[in-house]
Amino acid sequence: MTQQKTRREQIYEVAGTLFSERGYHATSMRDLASHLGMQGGSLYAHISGKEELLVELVNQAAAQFDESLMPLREENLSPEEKLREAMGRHIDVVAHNLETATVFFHEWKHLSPEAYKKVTDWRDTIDGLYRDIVREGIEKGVFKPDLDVKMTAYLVLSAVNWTYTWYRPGGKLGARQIADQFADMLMSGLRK
Amino acid sequence: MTQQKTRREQIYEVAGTLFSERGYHATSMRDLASHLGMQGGSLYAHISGKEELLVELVNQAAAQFDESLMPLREENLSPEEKLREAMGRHIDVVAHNLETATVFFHEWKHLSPEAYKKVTDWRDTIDGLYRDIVREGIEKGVFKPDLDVKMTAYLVLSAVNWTYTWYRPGGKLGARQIADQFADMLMSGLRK
DNA sequence: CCTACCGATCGGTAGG
DNA sequence: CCTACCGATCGGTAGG
Repeated sequence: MTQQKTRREQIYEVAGTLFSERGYHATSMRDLASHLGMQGGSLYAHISGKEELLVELVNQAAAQFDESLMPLREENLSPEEKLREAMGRHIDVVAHNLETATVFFHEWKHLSPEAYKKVTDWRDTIDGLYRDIVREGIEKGVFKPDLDVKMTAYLVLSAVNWTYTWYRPGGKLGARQIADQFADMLMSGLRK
Repeated sequence: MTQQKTRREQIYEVAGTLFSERGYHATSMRDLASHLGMQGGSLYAHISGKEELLVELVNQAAAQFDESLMPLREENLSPEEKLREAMGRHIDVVAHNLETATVFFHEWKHLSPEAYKKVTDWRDTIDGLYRDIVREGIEKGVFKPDLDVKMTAYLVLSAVNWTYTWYRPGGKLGARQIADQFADMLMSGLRK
């Protein structure tokens, strides 16, 4: 019962690989086609153009983050548990979608204005999610009262986002373990 | 006594702006030339080719980091002070060289193999610097004994490197203040 | 999905 | 530093 991939999906997949390795502009449609065993012009029987590929990959990544993180807003967890869980899911999405995540973080500047705006809006939403968790933690007295909400959210986001630059599958630690270690250090600090 | 900039330096400067905004491959030599008020072919009277620009910008950024961070190894500071100081200098370099730092973090994959290797070696050196500080802190009993040195260094590096994505000059906080806030949170944790 | 082709643009050079 | 040009390659299309 192996899922049958449409040719279109195969194209997206190879585009994800190449765009993440070389970047969007350094990948030609002929490169892409040859990796799929076809001629450059044949791609256009399946897709409308190069930008469609970038838009699709970026949307795929954003959708993975959204599906994983957004439901957290409604869940009944303590702020500390919620922050830990958000970090776990966030790194999990990066780890299991390394190529699209890399394209997402690296190539979104090359999108057309409309798609570009969607990404900046999305980023604001994720910022908001983390800031809300921090704010709630302060209000409930579990986080330090003098934390700067924005800076705290940046610190957490740095940790989870930067993983795409160094995480490689097959390492000793899985995504959740990395997130737990980061969360432990962030919660209680490095100092003895 | 305003420093007189050579034409060559002006070219690097504009290349830094354009490469950081649009990316290396999305910037044409004619784009670059027109921003300098000259014709595309005229650039080659001053530089040898497009890649030289990328190599130079990446080297400039690496040199700034090195000059600022490397002397720290010899300084007689407690591990905590040393970590805080490293973060301060690191973010300071990013903040005062935003364009070259962005090119450095974003475009180094497009370097030729030799220049590429220099960057990965450099990155290992910086990793080593932060890991040594963490290790020293554990050995001297000022950091928690059960810290994972590698993960701890990744966490710190995430915070200082990721700044290039969100820091913009003119904000309320200067580089040192950002670093201090990050260091405070990392040292003593978010939990009350 | 291929062949053959389009106009545009690329990095770079020659000669002045 | 400009004019004029080079071969190569780009994204994309027509017709089959």
